[in-house]
Amino acid sequence: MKRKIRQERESEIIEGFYQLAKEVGLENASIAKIGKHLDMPPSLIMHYFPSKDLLIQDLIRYILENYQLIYEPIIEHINVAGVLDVHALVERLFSREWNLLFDDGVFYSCYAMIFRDSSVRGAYKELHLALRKTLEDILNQDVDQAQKNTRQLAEQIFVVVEGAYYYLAMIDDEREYQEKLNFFKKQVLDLLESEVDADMRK
Amino acid sequence: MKRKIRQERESEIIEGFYQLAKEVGLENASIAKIGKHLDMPPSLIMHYFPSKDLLIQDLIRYILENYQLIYEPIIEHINVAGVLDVHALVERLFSREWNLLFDDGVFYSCYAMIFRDSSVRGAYKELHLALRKTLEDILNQDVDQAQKNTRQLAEQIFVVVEGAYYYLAMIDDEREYQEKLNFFKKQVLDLLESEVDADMRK
DNA sequence: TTATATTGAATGAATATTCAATAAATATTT
DNA sequence: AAATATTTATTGAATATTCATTCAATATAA
Repeated sequence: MKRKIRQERESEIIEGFYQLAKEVGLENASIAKIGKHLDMPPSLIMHYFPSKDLLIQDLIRYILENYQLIYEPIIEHINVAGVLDVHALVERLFSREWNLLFDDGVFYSCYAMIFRDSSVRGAYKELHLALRKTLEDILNQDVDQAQKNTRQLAEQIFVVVEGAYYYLAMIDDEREYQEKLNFFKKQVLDLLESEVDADMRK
Repeated sequence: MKRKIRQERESEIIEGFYQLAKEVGLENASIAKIGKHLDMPPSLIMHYFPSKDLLIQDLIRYILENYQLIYEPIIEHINVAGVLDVHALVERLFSREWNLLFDDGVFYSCYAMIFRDSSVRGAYKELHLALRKTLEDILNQDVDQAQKNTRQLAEQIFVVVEGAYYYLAMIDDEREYQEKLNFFKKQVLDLLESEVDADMRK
């Protein structure tokens, strides 16, 4: 049972790191501060993560795992109802719960690392490919959508979703936020409800 | 002429800061390192920028100013030809020259600050509004586009552009990059070439 | 002569990391 | 099952380095 303590401590540290980074920013989340935050000597953190690089690597893994959870209710619904609820999908893609699953500030701080660290870049790319692939699979389970080029459709949708999140983060005013949000939702809905034309076909 | 020295030194420092941040990452660009990079004592940097916060603020201003330059050739062309070259616009929006105007790594590192610094958030929002507004103005100068709801169109286009840049940064392979790039260009082109329908009208 | 520019040395606080010592859990031998 | 040996977990103190910032002194320009 020696493995258990290690695993528990490791995820305790990663979660504490993430929570602290959320509060003070990734660049200000030092090992000493993580220790204080968790009431744990810094040397113990170093025991489990011999360098800060490893800590950051695992933080990124942790964030990207959380990111995936967005689909759960959609997949559940399609399994029960047998048909895709397009509106529910759009709602979920733009749900604020997604914002609860992970913090945008930490997420973009880590994202900024892709420009100088190829392993971070690889991890991020893998995540985004997986997000697209899962959406494609979901679309393929629906009679109407399956007629279209679902891979392309999934890509088009995600470009809008990602562009939207990027932009929405700048908006303070709640009314304006809702306005823009509805606008983006409609943009995705238009993609989903488009007819099957020549270059949409599989 | 005392003003001149100050101005010159200030922009020398900001540019040096930017260049260094490009190389080693924003979080690693310390005042001492900027000094070494510019062959200048750190105390001189502190003389012109009494705190690092001010330095970062000006760096952001500097980056955002560069960002605007993207439109120059488009505006020039429309002033000469009197009509908008849609394809040239799309090419420019996705031109790699944009990547030369500023560094994505530094840009996103600064962007990540919007989540904890409202003045950075404000500056970024202002930039993005300006980018949309300029595009709207450009569209309004064209006979065909002016019939549409150009504000909405500009927003739709930028969501795709921003989502695209976000995604493209993860791609290493040149072939794959070009493929995706063409895909994104087409997505924008479809928006620009769409007919004027009910909710597209002004 | 007065304001600004520039220098180099010094500050204390914070940084990641190391180390030796102890405590606790697990494995091995009686 | 008890006793011993051996890994692992945990602690606190210490390391050298880097950090932003301050200061007094000097040089240069207005």
